[in-house]
Amino acid sequence: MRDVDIAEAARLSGVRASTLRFYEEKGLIASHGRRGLRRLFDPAVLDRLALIALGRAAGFSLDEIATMFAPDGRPRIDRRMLAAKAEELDRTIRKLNAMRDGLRHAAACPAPSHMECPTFRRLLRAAASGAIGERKARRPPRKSLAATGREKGRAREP
Amino acid sequence: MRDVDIAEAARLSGVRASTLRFYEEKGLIASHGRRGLRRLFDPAVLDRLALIALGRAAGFSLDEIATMFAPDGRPRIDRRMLAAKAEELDRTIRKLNAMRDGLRHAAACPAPSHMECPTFRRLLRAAASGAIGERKARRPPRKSLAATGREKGRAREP
DNA sequence: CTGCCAGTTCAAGTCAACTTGAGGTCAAGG
DNA sequence: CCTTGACCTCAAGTTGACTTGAACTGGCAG
Repeated sequence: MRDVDIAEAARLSGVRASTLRFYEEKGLIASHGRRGLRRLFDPAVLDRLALIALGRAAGFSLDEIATMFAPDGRPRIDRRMLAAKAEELDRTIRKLNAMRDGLRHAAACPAPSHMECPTFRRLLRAAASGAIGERKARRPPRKSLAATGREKGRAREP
Repeated sequence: MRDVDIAEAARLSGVRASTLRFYEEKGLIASHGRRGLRRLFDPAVLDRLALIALGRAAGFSLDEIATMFAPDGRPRIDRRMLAAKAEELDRTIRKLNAMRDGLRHAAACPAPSHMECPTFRRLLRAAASGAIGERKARRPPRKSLAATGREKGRAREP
């Protein structure tokens, strides 16, 4: 199989066609040529998309991910950057662990009001002092599964 | 101390005055009255801000947090909601753990290119298949420490 | 009495990562 | 040859949580 079109790339990668165009515009991927108007991608774009997905999942921004590719297109990933991100993740994980335990306790706590539960109040103080850093769960994607191939006809979610 | 003004509330809570106004507009906090134009807050607003900070840190949206207050202003937190959030955090934590370990390995891996490292490729596949859900580390706040009290004169970051 | 300046309002801007809309093109099938 | 519909471009919209700008106000020090 040589040269996949955008619908196929979308189907195979699970990334929407509009996102592929967006990524191309951002320089994260490149189309190899055109057939008429239509982009043609090298199948290697799928590896690249996987790497992008991995980077996103690890918490890298698209701009950061862009730096992970050498000019020749092959990944050139700074190991120190990976280690730093691992450290960052570790810190995040520790905070989330504390938060989860606190929530769990608060959920099970028999105190009539949460305000009377020492554990909850301790959490509260930690949050107020900023000891439990910010974080935000990404809003879920529209559809993570492979697209249907049709782009216009997709049922629009309200 | 009865009735803090916005600058004081900001100083004591570490939340910016503009954010306090925003929270008030959203109905998350309420000012108790005015002196001239200036809002006056009941000191209890500080507890409320702590609870909001906690909720944010746990990953609740402001809208969700808004539901955690009874009409009388006292927190009325659904324990099942806390348990559910704890579960969610737990899932997130597991994914982040896997990601951290993978990154750690990739950072230390002796393979000449990451693409030749089986662990890295396994991670890649997991990410491509969506097994490692989305997440996004919130961009860091401007200043987590207590504000200076001046709002206009603050050095603007470029 | 006057001016200062921290406070006020309201609209608009920011950021990231996409998505959507309108209007256009073209390769292939009938 | 003509239609069809998937793809194209480019601009603008979306989301959440705020921040910023411009124009204004009023309590208090001098």
